[in-house]
Formats: sequence, C-alpha cells, structure tokens
Amino acid sequence: MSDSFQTIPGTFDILPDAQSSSAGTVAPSHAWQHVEGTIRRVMQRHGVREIRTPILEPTALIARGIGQLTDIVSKEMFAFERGDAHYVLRPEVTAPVMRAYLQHHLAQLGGVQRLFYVGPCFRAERPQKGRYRQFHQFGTEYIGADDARADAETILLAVDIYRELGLTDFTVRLNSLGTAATRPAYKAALTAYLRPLAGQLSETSRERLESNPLRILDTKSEAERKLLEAAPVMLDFIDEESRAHYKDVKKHLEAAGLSFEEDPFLVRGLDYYTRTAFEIDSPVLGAQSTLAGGGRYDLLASEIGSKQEVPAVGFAAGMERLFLALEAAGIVLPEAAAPDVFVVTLGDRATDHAFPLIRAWRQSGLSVVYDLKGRSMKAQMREANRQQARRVVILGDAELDAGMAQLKQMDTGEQQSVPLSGLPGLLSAAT
RNA sequence: GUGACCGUAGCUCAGUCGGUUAGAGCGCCAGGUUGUGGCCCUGGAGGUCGGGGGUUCAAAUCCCCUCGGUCACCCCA
Repeated sequence: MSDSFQTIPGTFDILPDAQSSSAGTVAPSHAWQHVEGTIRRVMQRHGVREIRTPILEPTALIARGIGQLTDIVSKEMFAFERGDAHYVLRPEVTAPVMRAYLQHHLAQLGGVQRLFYVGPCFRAERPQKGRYRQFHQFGTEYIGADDARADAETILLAVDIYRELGLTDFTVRLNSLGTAATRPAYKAALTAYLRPLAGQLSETSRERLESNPLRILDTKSEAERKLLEAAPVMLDFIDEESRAHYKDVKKHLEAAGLSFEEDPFLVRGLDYYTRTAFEIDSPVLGAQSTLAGGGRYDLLASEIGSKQEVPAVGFAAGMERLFLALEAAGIVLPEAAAPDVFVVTLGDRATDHAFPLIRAWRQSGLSVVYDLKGRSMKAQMREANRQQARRVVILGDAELDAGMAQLKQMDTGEQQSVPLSGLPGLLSAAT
C-alpha cells in the first residue's frame, strides 16, 4: 500500500459496482447516471438547456465574481500559474456561466437564457461528510430575467428534481437580501446592534463585525443565535421594489403549493447575491445540511465586466449530498442494466465462430457479453448468472457442426435447441 | 488551518495482562457434475497486521514519528 498510488484526499473514484470502502465512492456509476438522467429530464421539461464550461477558468473571474473577501477565494481555491496566466479549478459554476453568457453575447439571442450544468468543482477544504475537494454540482442559471416567476421557478425546479428522485424530506428556506443600495443601511444597523454585545461573540464573529457582519447571521453557535433573536431584520431595510419582488416570489411559490420557511437570517456565502436567497436543507446530512442553495445575483454581470446590468437567478446543488440524502431516505436507485445475452462457447472452433456473431448481435442493438478468460463452461455459466444475463446462448463444436445452438432462459432454466440462423430473430424478440 | 477518533485479507470485522506457521464470514478461484448458473459440500488463492523507527529474548499487541481515513470546527454544494 505504501508504494502504490491513491486518490488525492477529498477526491474519489466512481466505480461500476458499489464498494463500501473507506475512501468511499459515494455511489456506483450507474447511480450517477440515473440521477443525472433525472436532472436532465426535469431540466428539459422546463426548457432549460445544458451548458458546459471549462473546468479551468481565469483566477480573476472567480475572484471578482464571487468576491475577493469570501473564504472560497481567499483560502479555498486550487489556483496556479503558468507564465503570466493565472488559472483556477472552478470552485463553482455560476461565474463561469455568466462569463460564457457575456463572452458569446447570448443576450443578443433575445429572451431569457435558461441554462443548466452538471459537473465537477474544486475547493481546497478539509474533507468531511458531504464535503469533498473535488465535488459535483448541478444547477441552473436563468440569465436576463428579473421577473419574480424566474426566482420561483428556479426554486421549484430544484424541488421537482428532488421529488422526482423520491426525496421528500427537505425544507426550503427563503429570504430577501435587498439590493446593493439598501444593504449598507442594514449592515450599519446590525453592526450597531451587535457592537455592544461584542464581548459575548466568538472570535470569528468579532472579526466579522468589522469585515462582513452579515455572515454572523448564519452562525451555528446557540449562544449567538440567542443574541440575534432581537437583532434588526434585513426585510425591514430593503427597498419597496425588492419588497414587492419578494412578495411576488412568495405568491408564486404558494400558488405552486410549495411550503417554505421564511428565514430572516439566511445569507449566502458569495458576494454577488441580491434580493432572493434560498436554501434547501436535508435533516439527514449532518453538519453539511445544505442540499442546494441559490438566489438572485443581479450584480454579478457588472462585477465581471458587463457594461449593462444583467438580472439573473439560479441555484447550485451538490451531487454527493444528494446521494447521502437518498441513501438516508432509504431510496433504492435502479440497478444497472443487465446484459440481454451471455454467450458461452466450448471449443476453439465454436469460440472463433461466435466472435463475429456477437459483434453482429451487438450492432443490432443487443447487449451481449461473453467470457474473455477462456474458462470452463461452468465458470462461464457462473459469470452469466453473476451478470444477471437474461438469456444464455451456448455454442459448442457439436452444435456448430449441426448449425444449431442452445438458447437458455436463465430465470426459468428452460433450454431449447435452435438453428443458428434463427437466433437473431429469437434474441431480439422480447423476453 | 485546528481538534477528536480510527487504520488486521477485495469487503465487514475478530484477535492487546506482548509468546510458536495471524483468523472468521462474505466475495473470488477450482473441484464435486468427461458440456450447464443460482442452493449445498470440499479444497485453494489472497495479508511485509498503513509505513518507518524504538523498547524487548519475542511486537498486530507497548512507545515515538509519519502517511491515510472518518467526523467536527471553519466554510459551504
């Protein structure tokens, strides 16, 4: 073990078969395919189209996009340089998607761009349950929309994906952060309220009192939460338009029959959010309880160089956390598809003869497998059983001479002798 | 970055008052059926007991270091 290579801490392999090893694989590859398939299907129904952006982005895009002072940028990025160029492995994909929107002048296409993505992101944090250094996010970005329906649809889209997967045990929390113009007043009020209480705050919260007081709002400390109970509330400070927007978002969510909680202390870790902010939490995830988070980010485009303001709203969700939640909920994902046919051969002539036949059957759309180790018939049958092949074709030299083959139905054990020429028809017929 | 706990076969885990060739179940391979799976029986392969150093006549077991894992803080998907 000492000389061999392993995955880098906080990363993992996704294997075809479930493995409950310590350096866990989270879920087997077919489970990933199933979940991703569900995501794509629900996205498709909403008219949301896929965008794929590079893993590698310019460091400045991320730094300016999500805020120089955020922890992600200040200490959690995998960044490096070559020559004069500075690169990062993307820690999230909202800024890259907005970059693509601006770079390709997607606004010129008219209307709202409804985009989604699924793919890996990277953060140099210490791994723990539900948190990895290479992790996978899916999410949407509705770019060019300031309508409150876009905010509501974004939230409902995430909810629909979870429900379609069978997940029901989660809560949606909602807040409005107002605009860049109204935030300073709230910040000042919050700071004024907390300053006299500084003695009772944790060290990090005391530091934030000066740097980023809003982040104190989502402290985990019981004591601090108590102090915050009487704190001024953001909603009282936001402008009329934001208030109306927030009201509309709630109206649409209610019309859709979604139950949600208003959480006046919900803030998000990235700087670009305005107005709507939301989180979807699962009670089963332990310390990393956030399944998905998102909101409106009308400032981002300008932040990364757009001359025009571009209203936008979206969410990002963690794949790994989704798998944890599914498992905790006892939701069993479909098994990987079993092969239609397993071909057992006996003797060199039959083995050689089968090779092109197998290829032809595969070309006709069947899933066909066979043993590549030249093993005994018994071993080949065992393998067929292990792979849960529905049918087995047995071809030996004796059959070959007679132009026949044995066709065995594995679930019933029924076996019949059939002419080789008739096999393609029999195999492609339904069980 | 900080802290706690953990590290014995592919997997799940026994095995510590230090004492001969390190075990089980499952999985894998083979045989029992000279050409037939799932059940059963028999046998087998697979481990430098994470790695290094130390104490000792003797270390999986005690000590130190190191690497890795897990969880939590921080932060966040």
